[in-house]
Amino acid sequence: MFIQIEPTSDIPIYTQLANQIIELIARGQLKGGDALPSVRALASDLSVNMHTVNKSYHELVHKGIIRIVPKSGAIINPIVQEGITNENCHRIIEQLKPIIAEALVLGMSPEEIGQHASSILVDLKGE
Amino acid sequence: MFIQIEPTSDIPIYTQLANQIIELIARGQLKGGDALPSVRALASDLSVNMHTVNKSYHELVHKGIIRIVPKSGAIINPIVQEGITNENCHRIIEQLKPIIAEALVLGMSPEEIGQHASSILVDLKGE
DNA sequence: TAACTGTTCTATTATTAGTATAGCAGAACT
DNA sequence: AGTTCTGCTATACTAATAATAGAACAGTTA
Repeated sequence: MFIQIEPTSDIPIYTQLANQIIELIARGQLKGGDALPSVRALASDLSVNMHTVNKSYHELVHKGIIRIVPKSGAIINPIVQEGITNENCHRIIEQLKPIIAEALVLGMSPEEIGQHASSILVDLKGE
Repeated sequence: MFIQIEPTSDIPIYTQLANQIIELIARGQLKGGDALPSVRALASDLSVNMHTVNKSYHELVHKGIIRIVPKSGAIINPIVQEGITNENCHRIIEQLKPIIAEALVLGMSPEEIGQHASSILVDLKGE
């Protein structure tokens, strides 16, 4: 688990953690069916409170990325082959829109935006 | 100023406001050199506190999108032709990465991601 | 049985979000 | 000149969130 938390960041710790777990899954370094470390183990590993890790896990549950089996552990859901839910798709677009608008206003061209998005995809999936 | 605030949203009001102003600029409905309404006028218009609007404006200043002339008003900076700053570019990418990773994990294909990004660009710029 | 698991409860501290009121000094307009 | 409007500042308050902390419960697993 190659996770690094920056306590001084303006991004909450539980968000940093959730994002990095999502990245690891996108990269294929964590796969569907894999178990995440226990909240206590990961909290100790990251020198962070148990409740903070717990909050990250539940955010991932809320996004539909993992499932938690009480008294047992957290398990990564397989990446759905049926494609993305309409609801999730809409949520992604709503998150994307303000960032793209900001990029345009700051002088980034549409071509550059597409190019950077591709770079990120290559970085994550190797495509 | 076609701005609509949802007080019950989990997104802070000052963020909603800043994002919508950015969108208006990206759409060309607000142009460089245009003056934004005074903090009091907009606050009254939106039934929101003056300080909340003030915070939005200062966030836009921090992003380099508007400039505030004390005792006078807030003016939109012209969209820079020289292209985006390296610093701003890096910030945009860091915001983009976790969203794209989440989209992948939720089953959105790279092609779909590019397609949706294009749709947003068309919606904003008409390209 | 014993260690480990997620869950729940209570509590505290610090920060942020939002509202509210008031006053200041410069700019703009009449 | 004087009034109004402007952004700015200061203070105060409520509510919510972020993060930590310790403890206990009950089911799982070795």
